[in-house]
Amino acid sequence: MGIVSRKEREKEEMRQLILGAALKLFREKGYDGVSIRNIAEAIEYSPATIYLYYKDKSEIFFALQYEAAAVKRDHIMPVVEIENPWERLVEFGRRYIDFGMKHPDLYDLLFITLTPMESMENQECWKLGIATHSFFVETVQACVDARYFKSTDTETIAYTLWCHAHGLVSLFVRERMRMYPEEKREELARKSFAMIVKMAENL
Amino acid sequence: MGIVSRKEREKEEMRQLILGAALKLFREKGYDGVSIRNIAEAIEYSPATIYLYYKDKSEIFFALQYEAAAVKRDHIMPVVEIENPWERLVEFGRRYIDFGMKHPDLYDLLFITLTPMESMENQECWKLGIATHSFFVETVQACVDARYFKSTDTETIAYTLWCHAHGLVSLFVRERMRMYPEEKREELARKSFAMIVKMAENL
DNA sequence: AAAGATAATGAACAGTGTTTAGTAAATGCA
DNA sequence: TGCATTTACTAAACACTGTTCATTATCTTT
Repeated sequence: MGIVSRKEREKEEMRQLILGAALKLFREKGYDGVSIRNIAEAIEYSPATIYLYYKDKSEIFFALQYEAAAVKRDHIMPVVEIENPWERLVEFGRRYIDFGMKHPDLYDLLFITLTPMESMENQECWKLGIATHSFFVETVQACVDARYFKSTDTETIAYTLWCHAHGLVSLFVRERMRMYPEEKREELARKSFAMIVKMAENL
Repeated sequence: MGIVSRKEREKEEMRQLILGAALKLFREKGYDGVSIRNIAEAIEYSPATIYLYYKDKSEIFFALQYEAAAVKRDHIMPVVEIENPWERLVEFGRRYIDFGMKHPDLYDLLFITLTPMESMENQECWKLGIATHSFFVETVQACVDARYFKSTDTETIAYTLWCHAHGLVSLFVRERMRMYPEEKREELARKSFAMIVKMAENL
C-alpha cells in the first residue's frame, strides 16, 4: 500500500466529506437554497477547495442523484425474491411509494428536480434508474404472460401504474395536499394504493 | 374620470407590463433562470422600479400563479355543461391532462414548483385552485350517487384519479420519459388515459 | 537540504435579490 | 401664475451567489 493509494483514499474521503455535507444541506434547504460557500463552511474548507474535487455545483448534484438511485434500488430490490409476479408487482409498488415517502428529498432529486442536459451523459446514474425501471416493466410482462390481466399492452399497463405511484408521491413531496388535513394524508395514500391494486386486478 | 383613476389605470398597466415580461421570461428560462434585472431590462426600466409594483420576486411568481389558475379554469370549466356525471368526469380528466400538456410552464407553476410558505395566504390563487378541485370532487360524488362505481369512497376515488393524471403530466413536464422515444410519448399518454378510464368504469 | 509536485486558499469577477438615498417630473393649492 | 408636495423613477450600494486564478503552504522525491 504505497503513498499513491493513500492519496487516492484521501481524495475519495474528501469527496465523501463534500457529498455528505451537501446531502445534509440539500435536504434542509433544497438545491437552490444551498451555496458552495455553505458546503465549504460545513466541512471547514475554503469554497475554492470544493472545485478541486467537483468541477461545479451540478456535478455534486449528479453524484448525489447517483447515490439516491442506489438507495432506491436497495429499498426496492428485495422484491426479486418474490416468485409470484403479481405479488412481486404489488410489493414493488408498495416499496416504490414507501421509498418516496421516507426519502422525499431523494425522490425529488430522482424524479422531480429539473436536471441540466448533461444528465443524459451521466451514464452511471441513468443506467441505475433504467435497470430498476426495466425490472418493473419485466414484472408487468410476467403478469401479462401469466394472464393476470385481460389487457396484454404491457407498456401501457406499466406506464399507467407508474403514473399513479409517481403522482401520489409527488403530490406529497411537493405539498399539493394541503386541502386534506395533515393526519389524513398518509391514510389517503394507503387507501389509494389499495384502490389502484384492486383496479389493476381486473385490468 | 379624474386624475386618480388615470393613475390607478397606469399603475395596473405597469403591473401587467411586468407580469407579461416575467411570464415570457419564466417560460423560456424558468423561475430561477430569470432575474429581476432581466425583467427590468425587458420592459426598459430600472430594477428598482419593479419593487414599486411588487414587493419581491416571489410576489411576481404568485401573481403569475393566479393567472395560471385562471387559464386552467377557463380550459377545464366548459365541462360544467355536460350533464351526465360520468361523461363530465371523463372530459374533466381529458381537459386536465390537455391543459398540462399545452401549458407545461403553467402546470409547473401550479402543481410542481415548490412555493414559499406565504402561498397559503395567497388566498386569491388558493381559492381558485380549491374551487376547481371541489368541482372535480363533486363530479366524482355525482358519479357515486348515480351508482357509476361499486365503491362509494368518493374521496379516495377522486384522489386516485388525480394521482394518475398528475403523475402522467408531471412525468412529461419534468422530462422523466426519456426511456420512451419522443414521438411515442403522447400516444402513450393517450393510451394510459384510455386505460385509467376503463379501469374506473368497473371501480 | 533542495527541488518538484500537490493541496489549499484569498481575492477577484460577474452575476443575483433587495434597499436606500436622491433626482426629476407631475400634481394640488395659493 | 408660482410654490410646495406628492409621485415616479433610478444610480449606487449591500450582501449574497457560482466560479476562476495567482499565490502560498505543505508534502514527496531526489
